[in-house]
Amino acid sequence: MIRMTRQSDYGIVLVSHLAAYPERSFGAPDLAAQVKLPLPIVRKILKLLTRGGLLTSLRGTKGGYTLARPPAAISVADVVTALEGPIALTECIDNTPGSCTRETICPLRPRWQHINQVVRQALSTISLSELIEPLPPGHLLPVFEAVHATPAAVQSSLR
Amino acid sequence: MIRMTRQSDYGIVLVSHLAAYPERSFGAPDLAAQVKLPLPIVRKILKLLTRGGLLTSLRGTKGGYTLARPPAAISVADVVTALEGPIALTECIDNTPGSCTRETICPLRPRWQHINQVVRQALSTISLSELIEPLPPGHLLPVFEAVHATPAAVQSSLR
DNA sequence: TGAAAGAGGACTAAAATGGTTCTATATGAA
DNA sequence: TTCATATAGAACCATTTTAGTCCTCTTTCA
Repeated sequence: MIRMTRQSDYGIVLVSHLAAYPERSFGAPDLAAQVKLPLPIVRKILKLLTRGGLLTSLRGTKGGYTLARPPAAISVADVVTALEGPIALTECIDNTPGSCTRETICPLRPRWQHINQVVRQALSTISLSELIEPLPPGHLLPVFEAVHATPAAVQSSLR
Repeated sequence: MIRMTRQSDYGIVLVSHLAAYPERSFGAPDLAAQVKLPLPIVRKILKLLTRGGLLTSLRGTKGGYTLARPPAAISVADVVTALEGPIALTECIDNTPGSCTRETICPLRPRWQHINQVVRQALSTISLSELIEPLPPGHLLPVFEAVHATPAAVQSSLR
């Protein structure tokens, strides 16, 4: 399946929670309790997000994590990238020679780059602030409404 | 990682090859040889694609596979869906109760639907005919050029 | 009627993921 | 200054998923 890992899933949940109270600091135990996820995993994910530059951490008693940037400046793509590395649907993206045995003959190789680009673009469209803002009537996000209301327009803009 | 399986990867390679000669029929052994992929896997994938309605098959000697629809009417999303089921980045998409233990409390649940929708939309934008047409100068697909040349426009159209 | 091709499904080995645990380091407070 | 608590980092194992193989059955044409 085209699935993001549970780590990313949890990561987005965590970061969204932080985004709801920007500037404020949360300890891993607090966060785990509030989001109702197992502490060890929450710890692991917070560390990764910090390493990725999305969170700022403070050690020691009274330590904790804070968003490194305002919610509007963090996208779903950022979170996923921090937790899983570059977003790529296929292996033949990272230009590491040898990662694909067919690289010399594969006529589709250049195309994959674009497919990945499209997905990456789609995910970087969605910011944290978008994720936490109250649901508009009908439970539809703006981005969703656009995609559904004017598929032709979207498609043509993507072509 | 957000990765599609190798099956989808191979599947797209195979279907692209078929798209290059629509109407024509190919046997699994031929295809495997031409695309330089192991026969058993090619067989498996072709079966799945047939079951998914993307290919038409003919049994017996002189049997083989043909595209069920013109290349322009088949998208990358179609292929992936045929091989891996519905495109969903997270589990909480299929409304199967119990698939997510947090479903009753998760405030992000409705949002995920939209994230998935965006990705699905992105992949259904790309048709087989787009994949096989000769590369435009600069090795950039139209869709790619749009995303890069006018990111603001694309973004606003998605908002 | 036999050879060749697809349909279908069971099965195995390898890799990725999820999750845990342990040690080291930093910080604030008694 | 020392203790309790928090993050940093890395090793580690069990489970699941994926990749790939193999076998049997049915269909079709020569």
